[in-house]
Amino acid sequence: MPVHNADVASIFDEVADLLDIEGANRFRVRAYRNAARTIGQLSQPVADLLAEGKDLSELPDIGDDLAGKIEEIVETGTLSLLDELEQQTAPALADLMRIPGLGPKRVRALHEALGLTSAEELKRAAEAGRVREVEGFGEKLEQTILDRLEAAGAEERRWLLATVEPVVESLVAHLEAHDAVEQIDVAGSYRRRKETVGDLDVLALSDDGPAVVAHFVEYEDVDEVVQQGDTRSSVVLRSELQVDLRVVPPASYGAALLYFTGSKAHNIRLRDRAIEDGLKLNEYGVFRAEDDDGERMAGATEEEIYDLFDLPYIVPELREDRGELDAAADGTLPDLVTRDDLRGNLHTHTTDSDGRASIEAMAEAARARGLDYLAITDHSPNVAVAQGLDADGLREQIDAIDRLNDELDGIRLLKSIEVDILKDGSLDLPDDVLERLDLRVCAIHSSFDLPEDDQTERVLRAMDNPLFNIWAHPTGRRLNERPPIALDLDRLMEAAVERGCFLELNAQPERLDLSDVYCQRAKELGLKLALGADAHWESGLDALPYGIDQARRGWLEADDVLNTRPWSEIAPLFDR
DNA sequence: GCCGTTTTCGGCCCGACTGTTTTCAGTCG
Repeated sequence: MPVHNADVASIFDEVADLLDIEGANRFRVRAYRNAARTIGQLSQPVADLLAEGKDLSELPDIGDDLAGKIEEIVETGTLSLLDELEQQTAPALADLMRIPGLGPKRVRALHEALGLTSAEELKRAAEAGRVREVEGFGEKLEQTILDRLEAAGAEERRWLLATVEPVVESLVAHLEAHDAVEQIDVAGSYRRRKETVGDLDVLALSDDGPAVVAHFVEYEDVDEVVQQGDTRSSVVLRSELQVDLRVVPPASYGAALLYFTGSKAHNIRLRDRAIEDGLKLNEYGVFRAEDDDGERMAGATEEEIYDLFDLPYIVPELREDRGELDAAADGTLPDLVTRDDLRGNLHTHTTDSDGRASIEAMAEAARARGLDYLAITDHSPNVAVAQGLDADGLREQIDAIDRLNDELDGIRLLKSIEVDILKDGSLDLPDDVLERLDLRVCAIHSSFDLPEDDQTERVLRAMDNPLFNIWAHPTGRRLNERPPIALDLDRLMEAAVERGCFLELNAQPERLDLSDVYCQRAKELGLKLALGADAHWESGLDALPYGIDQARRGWLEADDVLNTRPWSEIAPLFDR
């Protein structure tokens, strides 16, 4: 039973929760949370690191003690400390902390006063009016808890970046219409271009906080005003998306933008740096640590704050505490890929399978978007719902593309296919027709639930075929809908490098497959990625910027993405 | 429990808002 990084992270998180409720030293609690985060976003499996004899205490936030605990988890699948904690404290109490408004102190108070151990019991107690009797609680808090318990049924929701884009557009327009507003920025994970966002963090540049807040809560789409102060407010829109607003004056706008863009981990590292220099960084600026009302040393822009710490500007996409501050200090920040670097698209469907536009229409759409080449990659027969092309159908399409290339100006069509990797690792079309193509994109669309070892073997066998070029949407995940399939992705990425294969970064907003962390891992391994729009109609090509966002979050430079190069340069790479 | 140009102890990010309280604790981001 392989132990994944997520398993280790989840055990540490639960330890942190239970220690927190027990009232343990809060820095000890934080140590477990930090460790969970470090392990959770590590690109390489911690089990592999151990197998290679690496010293885990060299990882950030991991010391000798936690290194030993990780080893215990990898070897046994469990942690004895967690078992002990679960015997001392009801494990379900950790779940109660997920309810907004309830932290460790209140959960513990409820447990001690009323003997509660579950959300269900809490609901009954609140309905019976017993929660208000507990010291530190009152009627309002009791009602809030009931409301939140109600809402918790809908569980925490994360929104696709592409879903919130139109919301952002109209909300920003509403806010900018107010005279007191000089500038609006949407910060948070939206600005970091994370694949999903939990809420929107909006920053308004203005000297009149109350007026802007009042204007904000009047936005027509607001369903509920959660809080409203002089400089801050939170609302829930009718779509259930929460929006937090902060109003900030010019002198501290950059500090606030930095602060509310996050990530939290990046900010904490930056504050640590400030403390080392005898300074204090908060959302108002950088100050000398010793004087409380001292002069602001920086704060109007993000640039001047980084500059004060002798750092170059760090773009929001990199602010995840995955080494960007060290890279900035060393002058080794990546020169990130941009949309303008893209020369072609390597994943396109047409009406020949499940696309909604003809080859000609897709070619025109690609040319209109500044691309020089476009790989036509319709499905193979195994994807029956898509009416995939069989060998004869593909031969016809090959001939049609040859004819079109003679006619078309300013765009080159590439003969390709999105061929299925069948359950036994073979490809879904005969070699003699696949050989006639410029390149082959291979993907899994069936048997998602194989055990990890079998699934890994399946892809390895497919890669052994020299006609295998690009592995499309490798994990098959669909955000909010379908989890990634069980795979040893690390091993498969190494295998791809050895065999001269490539992986796709699928740009569809609900896929974004590979994840940012695996993009970064690919770069470390020297594995080049193909950015694919997976377009099924003309505007499907507009998914490319989301793929670029993800690539940038994965530290990729233009050289790391195959289709930033002209076709003549990459064509030989597909001839293994 | 981690960490170190303040290195083996004594620190550990910080301010706004809410609800409960008469001056603050808890939670959140």
